[in-house]
Amino acid sequence: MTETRLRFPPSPTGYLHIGGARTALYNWLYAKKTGGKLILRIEDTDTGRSSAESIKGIIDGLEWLGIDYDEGPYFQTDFEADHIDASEKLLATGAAYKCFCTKEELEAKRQAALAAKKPLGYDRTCRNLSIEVIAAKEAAKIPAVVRFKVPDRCGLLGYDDKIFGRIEATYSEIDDFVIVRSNGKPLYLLCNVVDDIRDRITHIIRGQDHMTNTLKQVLLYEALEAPLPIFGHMPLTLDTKKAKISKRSHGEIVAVQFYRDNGFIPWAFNNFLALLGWSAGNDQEFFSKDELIRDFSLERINKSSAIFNYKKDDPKFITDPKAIYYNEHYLRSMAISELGKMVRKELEAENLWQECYASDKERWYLDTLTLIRDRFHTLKDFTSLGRAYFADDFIIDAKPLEKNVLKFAELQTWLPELAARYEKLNQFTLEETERVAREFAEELSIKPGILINAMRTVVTGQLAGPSMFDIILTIGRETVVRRLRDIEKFFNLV
RNA sequence: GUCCCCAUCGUCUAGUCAGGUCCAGGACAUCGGCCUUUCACGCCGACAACACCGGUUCAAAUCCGGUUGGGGACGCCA
Repeated sequence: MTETRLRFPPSPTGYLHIGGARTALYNWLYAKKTGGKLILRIEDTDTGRSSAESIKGIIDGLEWLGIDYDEGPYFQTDFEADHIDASEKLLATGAAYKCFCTKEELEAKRQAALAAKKPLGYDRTCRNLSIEVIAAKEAAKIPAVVRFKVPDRCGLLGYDDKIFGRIEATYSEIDDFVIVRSNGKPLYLLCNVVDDIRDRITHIIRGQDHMTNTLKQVLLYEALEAPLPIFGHMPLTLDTKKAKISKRSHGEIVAVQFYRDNGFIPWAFNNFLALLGWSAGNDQEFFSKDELIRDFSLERINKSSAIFNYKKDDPKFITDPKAIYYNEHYLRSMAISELGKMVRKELEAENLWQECYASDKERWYLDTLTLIRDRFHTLKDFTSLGRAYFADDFIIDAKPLEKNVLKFAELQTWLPELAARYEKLNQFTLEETERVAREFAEELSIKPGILINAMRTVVTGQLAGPSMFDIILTIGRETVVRRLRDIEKFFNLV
């Protein structure tokens, strides 16, 4: 059995978006599963729209996701000679012909067909020009494109789609499509096939939007006398209005970069993407990398399109709730040392990282993450909601400030008094700190919650969090005492 | 307009190929409850779907036909 070879061929005309990422992921999974290779090929033949920035965005996005490739990146424009050779071969064998129709003529016919509600295809004007006419037009330097001559055959043209099953069409339905521009530059349909043949691609897993291209490309493989690879078309990812998602109409939210910049864990995002349109056939939702590679199959890709369920301007969910759910799951369950590395990057970016967190305070660092990660949703939360564990410049939210602090003016004396008692404590332990707080509340004839919640707010800035006494111990006596004594400033703030 | 594809809770899906075990299971979201010093943690529960019509069959989410709905393609883009 020959090695399986798959490719991911993005056109660098925008950032890597989730649809592209999912396509890359499925190709990667299948390559890994079959012990094959994944090739990255940048299809940059649209020189007007391709950009270096976009190439970088795509490569960075794949790297962040952890989708690695065995060959490439190759650049399609580097193989222009191959594409031209192929077109000349097709011209020579009569599988293609020159077409002298101008863009304007074509556009006029297209508009007319559209208006008359007639089929939109090319009318084959130049398909059977005589040798003399062609020679005359060439002599007159009339620019020409090269069109593929779709064979006049009865019967059906088709291929076996790994996901959709047998796909067929009649030959007459296929347009004589253009393979070389009038400026001599070859076009996608041809380049893509020539490159796949040269790269010995065995499986082409791509979006459903390519289905009609595939029919045309099957013809190209035949004319180029190359073996047909296995095709599989993935249903598209749609938005909540069931429109194809695109960077252009949906913006940042569909760019992979958005998830990197918003504290998502790469594998969690892959796991989410993998399950968007695929399932193992059971209820399993979380897959390790090895499990997903082992269990993934093309046949189990859902035939209907999946909806990326994000709501614009939702105050609670910045993206599809399920994507966040996967992230939370990994945030809470992954090895703490792994999480430690990810959070380190976040802390470094905010200038909150201290070298001792990796040496003598490593135990403290990891224990602190263990304590606070349960309530967090993204890596960003460690430097925002969890900032008080690492620095004094945390923000006090308005809601807890109002509810837990400002409501009780007496706290201005209570908390400093509590601080004094904590300072004198022989044993600064869970039991002792709690005992002291509760006894003090009793003396004051108030509910312990008043003291505890005020402490939480003053010490962490938050309305909610782990058990208060765990927090006290984690943050440490000195800092806790200092923050308790500083309560006055919150009242002065208002 | 022409061609292709698809159709189970709001969303992701299991079940469809090999019809009965499915008055349809899981997850997210939502709502309610419990726990608690707090909570967007955890636990428990509720709500909620086989698009429609016909056919085949003792029996249909499952097979067949049609309708409707949705998506995609129809470029000298990729």
